[in-house]
Amino acid sequence: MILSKACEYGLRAALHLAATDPASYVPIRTVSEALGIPYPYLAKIAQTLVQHGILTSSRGAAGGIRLARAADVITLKEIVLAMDGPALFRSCVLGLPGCGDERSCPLHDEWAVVRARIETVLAQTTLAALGERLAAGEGRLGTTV
Amino acid sequence: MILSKACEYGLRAALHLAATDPASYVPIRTVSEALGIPYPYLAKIAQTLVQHGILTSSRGAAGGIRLARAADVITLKEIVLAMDGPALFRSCVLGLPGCGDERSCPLHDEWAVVRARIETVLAQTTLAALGERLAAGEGRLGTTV
DNA sequence: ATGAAATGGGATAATCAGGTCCCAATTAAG
DNA sequence: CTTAATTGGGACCTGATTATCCCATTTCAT
Repeated sequence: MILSKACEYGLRAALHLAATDPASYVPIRTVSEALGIPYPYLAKIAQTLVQHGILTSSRGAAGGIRLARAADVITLKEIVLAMDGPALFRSCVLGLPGCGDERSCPLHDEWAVVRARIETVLAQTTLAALGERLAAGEGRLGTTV
Repeated sequence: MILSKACEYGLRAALHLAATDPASYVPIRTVSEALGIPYPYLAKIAQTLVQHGILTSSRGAAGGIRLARAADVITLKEIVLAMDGPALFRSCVLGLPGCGDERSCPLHDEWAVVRARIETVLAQTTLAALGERLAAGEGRLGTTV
């Protein structure tokens, strides 16, 4: 699996917010039910994304989470970095520690191209771009919806 | 992490065989010590690769493992499929089950390009190609060697 | 004020990949 | 024939990820 489950959930939740209600606070429970994500786990993930400045939260009645910035300045890469860290963009495909420093693994150059491609796609795709697509009925985030 | 630890170990072991001694049986213990891979774990991985027709083994004294075919007809993709299965080449980046069947996830098209790139690199790279590189002193498979 | 609705955050449980152990089966060499 | 060296394969242990639970804190509505 390329991304951890927590990261997948975080991306889907952020995309849901961008596509449906970017301006107001939405309870985590609402998001979890819309996307079929376990509520307590999503609450934990939301905490992480708030700490990384991707979401903003409000406690209490009428509280919830929303995007911390406009959807067109939040990239998928930011969310991946927040949830999974930079390993996906840095680490050796054969798992050699220190690959790239002196002598690299024999697949280093070929894989650098793949990694760059992954990074580019995630860095160039904003929540706004995918949110529009979702709002237009193209694509889905839940298993049914 | 793109590949499981077991898959990384399997690739490194196969590359080591291709680069050093493709014709004769090499004890798993020798390979594990050369690459710094835990012996019992590599033994189990070797079992899997034998069952998938990538390695051949011989029991008893003077036994060990070797490539089941010429190094130029074994691709990295084969080894990844044997160890991790086809998920890397098929599954949705957002973890949606059934993505691609009817309505896909909003990132589907962009990610299809990434997946194809990964598959192409692994399918076009043979053990022979990387083995030559290693034999020429370019690249390494162990943390020191 | 009071109560209901929500997140914050630490502790805990369940699941799975990663790694170890043991011994039977097999083979080469002396 | 016996012994040492090796893989085969199942059972087991361990640690990280995934998921849950509990309760304190905050906030809005009445």
